[in-house]
Amino acid sequence: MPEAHYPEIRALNLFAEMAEANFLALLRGAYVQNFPPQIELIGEGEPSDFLHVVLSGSIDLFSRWNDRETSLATVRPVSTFILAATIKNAPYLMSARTLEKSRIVLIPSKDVRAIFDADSNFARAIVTELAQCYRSVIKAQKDLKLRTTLERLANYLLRQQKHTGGGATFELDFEKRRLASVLSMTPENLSRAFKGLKPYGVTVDGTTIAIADRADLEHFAKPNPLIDDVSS
Amino acid sequence: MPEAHYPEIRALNLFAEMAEANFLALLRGAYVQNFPPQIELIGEGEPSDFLHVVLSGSIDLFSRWNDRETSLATVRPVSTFILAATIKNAPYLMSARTLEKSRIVLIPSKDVRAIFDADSNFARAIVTELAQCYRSVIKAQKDLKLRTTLERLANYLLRQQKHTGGGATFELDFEKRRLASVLSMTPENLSRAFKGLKPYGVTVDGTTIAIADRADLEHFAKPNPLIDDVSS
DNA sequence: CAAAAGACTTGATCTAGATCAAGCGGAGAC
DNA sequence: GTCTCCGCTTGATCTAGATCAAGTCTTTTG
Repeated sequence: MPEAHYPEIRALNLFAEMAEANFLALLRGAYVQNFPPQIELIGEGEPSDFLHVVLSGSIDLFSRWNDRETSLATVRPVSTFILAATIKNAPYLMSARTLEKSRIVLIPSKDVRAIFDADSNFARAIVTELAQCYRSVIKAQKDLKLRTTLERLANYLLRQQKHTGGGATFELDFEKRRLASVLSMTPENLSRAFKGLKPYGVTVDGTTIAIADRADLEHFAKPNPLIDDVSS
Repeated sequence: MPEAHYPEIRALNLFAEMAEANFLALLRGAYVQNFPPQIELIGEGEPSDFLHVVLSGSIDLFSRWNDRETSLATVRPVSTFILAATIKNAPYLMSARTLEKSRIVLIPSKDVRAIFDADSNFARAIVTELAQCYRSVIKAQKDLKLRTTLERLANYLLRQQKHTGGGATFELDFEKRRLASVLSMTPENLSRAFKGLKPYGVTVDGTTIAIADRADLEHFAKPNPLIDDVSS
């Protein structure tokens, strides 16, 4: 793979502290690939041959069962996905597809496991990353089990506002139909939910959201760091 | 703590491969405590000072938000809980309470982190354990987002039957009200759901379940290893 | 440019599951 | 033994959210 990509991969927490020699060894077997939108990269149940790193574009992690389908997460640059399957050498639990044109690094799983054994800084980074992933899913689980759809949307908007810098107006970084799936609701209901938040100062114009008074919306949404804080 | 407990702790995957000296060092700062039923051991948001190991009894991991409450998991002997918080040195995301009289080992989190750095076998075991936990939650998430309550109950019964040895009749290992919360439904609905499974050969007598024809129930439940297999 | 496809909205209806309100029945207290 | 408590069941409603069915608007395509 072109060395031009090395710095941005190296900058990831997962790879930042490992020995240079090991980093190079890891990337020696890796390669970069470009994918058009809507391509299914991996299917759940398949063996986990590669650790994936998204350099650009975005990836939808989803799952199917009995003709139903749900989005579980979206991966944005620059980060990795399906680390747990790689480590356990177990089949993928989720399928992955590109949402837009995306550039992905594929690192052979067996190399990841080999370097893990050899480099304790890398091992520590993997542990931290996995713990982080675990906690994220627990938060998602709480969000889902404890909140109504309207509350989930309200809290999502508050998180997104913070994420984009805190301005009164900001952009959704999802297609609305996908946001609906992530929030575990139908597109129709999402549309109605936006209207339902109007009394709390939320206005929508296409993919632009405006929050008139954050405190007002927070009073309804009751955000909680143990569910809504992205880090920690 | 009494050395009598050492072997059963040592037998856990998490501790099985580490050097003896490190194992002893880890337990030197640990202590065992007995708790009566319905005691809240830890509250979400508190700092994670100890890694917990359940020796006997059972523990409910749950969460509260805005006057609502939900069970997220049940921990049974012998296993650990809240490993991720310990590793990240971050606040607990879930509260924990004893369901019955329980004996718990408390290992100071800072010792776990110290030995993690010193013992690569221990580090590897922690990674495997975390990856396992992560995958379990993902499965729970899929169960919740892709299935109806009736389907969740049916699959739970199939798992439980397998877990207890596969006999046509077996015992629930939950109080029904708690099973309801774990399956994300109300006790009333659980009662109705059991009746709804009668056409598929499920009969209930108190806490004893009988499955007349496993194949019949499976035809309805459509169990999937990527959701229902406990290991892998 | 027109046509067609696809995303979003809106309204009408339907349904899974929650809530409310009694009863039932077994286990422990007296 | 009877009483009382508590977990469970059952029935009657209610409601959040899904589904179905148009319609509008935007974007892509020829």
